[in-house]
Amino acid sequence: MSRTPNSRREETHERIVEAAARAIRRAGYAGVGVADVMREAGLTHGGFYAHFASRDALLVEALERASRDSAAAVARAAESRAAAKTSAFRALVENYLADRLLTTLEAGCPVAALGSDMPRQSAPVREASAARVQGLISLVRNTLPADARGAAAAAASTLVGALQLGRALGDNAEGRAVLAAARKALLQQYDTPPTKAG
Amino acid sequence: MSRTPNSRREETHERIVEAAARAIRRAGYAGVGVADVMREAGLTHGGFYAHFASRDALLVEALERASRDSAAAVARAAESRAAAKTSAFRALVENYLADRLLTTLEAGCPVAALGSDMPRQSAPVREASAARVQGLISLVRNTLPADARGAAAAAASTLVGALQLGRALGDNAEGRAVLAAARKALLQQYDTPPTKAG
DNA sequence: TGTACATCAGTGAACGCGCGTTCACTGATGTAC
DNA sequence: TGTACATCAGTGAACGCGCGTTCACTGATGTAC
Repeated sequence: MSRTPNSRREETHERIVEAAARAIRRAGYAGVGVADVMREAGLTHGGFYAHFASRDALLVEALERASRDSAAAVARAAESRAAAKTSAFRALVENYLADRLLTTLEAGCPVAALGSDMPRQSAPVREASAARVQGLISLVRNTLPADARGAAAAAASTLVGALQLGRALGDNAEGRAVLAAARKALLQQYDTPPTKAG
Repeated sequence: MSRTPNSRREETHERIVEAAARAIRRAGYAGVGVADVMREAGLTHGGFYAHFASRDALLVEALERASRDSAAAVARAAESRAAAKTSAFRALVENYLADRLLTTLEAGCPVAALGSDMPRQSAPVREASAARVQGLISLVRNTLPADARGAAAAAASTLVGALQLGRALGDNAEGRAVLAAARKALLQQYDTPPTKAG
C-alpha cells in the first residue's frame, strides 16, 4: 500500500513550519533564518523555495502555527483546572503569566514574544500578526465574566505587557514581582471572587 | 575666545546619539544600523568607532537618550494638565496611550517600542533595557494614589501592552478601540475619581 | 516479476547584497615660538 | 603678527561574514508496459 501522493512533501513542509514556529518565539521575526530553520528540520537550505515562496511566507505560517500551539496549551491548562473548580479566567492568567516563562522564551504567547516588532513587518506578516492579536483578545474575552467582556482588550494588554516586562527584568525577584503584580491585579479586577455571591 | 576643548567632538557624539534614539524607537534594536545613523547625523560611517566602542555601545546610549526624551514629554504633558486639575495618573495614561502614537512609532515610550526584543539582546543592552523597565514602573508608581502603588507594575504592563496591541492592529477603529479600552480600564481602576470624596 | 522511463523532493555550490568593523589618509584646528 | 608643527575629527575604500535567493544537478520513488 503506497502512501498518499505528496504526503512526503507535506510532512517535510510541516517539519519546517514546526521548526520555524519554535524559532519565531525564541528569537523573534528577525531570528528566523532560512538556513537555520532548514537545518533544524534536518534539511539543507537549498530546498526551501520548493516549499515557500519567500521567507515572509514562512513567517506567516510559523506565526499561525505558534499561535495554534499556544492556544492549545491554554486550553489544556483550562481543562485540567476545570476539575479543580478554577474559573477559566484564572486558569488563563496563571498559565499565561507562569514564572517558568521568564526563561523559556520558546514557550508562551507569540503575541507577547513579537509584539513590539509587529508594526515593522511587511504587509503580509503584519496582517497575519494583527489577526493573532485579535485572536488573543477574543480568547481573553471568552474567559471573562459576562459583565467584564468590554475589558478584554485591556486585560489582554496587561497579559502581554507583564510577560514582556518580566522577561526584560529577567528570571529573578524583579521579574517574578512583575508577573505576580499583574496576576494579582487581573484576578482582583476581573475574576468572580469565590466569596462573592454569583 | 576659543570653544572648550573637545566640544566639537562632543557635539558630534550628541548628534549621533540623537539620530540613534530616533531610529531605535522607529525601527527597533535591529533597525539601528551604523551607516544609516551616521548618515542621518550628517557624517560618513568610517568615523563611528572614534565615538563608540561598538554598535552595542551606541544602542545603550540611544536607549538612555530615548527614555530621557520620552520621560520629558510625559513630564511636560503632566505640567500642562496640572492647570486643568487633572491627576498626574490621568495625564500619564492619556499621554502614553494617545491615538496619534498608533502611527508615529518614533514617538512614545521606548519600552513599548522594544519590549519583546529586550530579552534577546547582548548583556550590556539587556541590562540597560532592564533599567529602563524599572524606570517606567517607578514613573507610573509616582503618579498613582498612595493606596494603589502596589499595582504600579501591573499598570505599566497595561500601558506597554496596549500601545503594542493598538499599533499591531493599526491606525484604524480596531487599534483605537484597544487604546480606548485600556485608558478606560486604567482610569476606572486606579484614578481617584473626581466625584468621590478624597 | 522485470525493465525503462518520468517525476520530483532534496542537494550543494554560487550569486548579490548589506552589515559591522578596520585602517591609511586628509584637512581643519589649535599650539609653540 | 606670522610661520612651522602637532593634534585629531572625519573620510572613504576595503575586509570578512551571514543572509535570502537561485539553479543545475542527484537520486530515490512511483508508473508503464
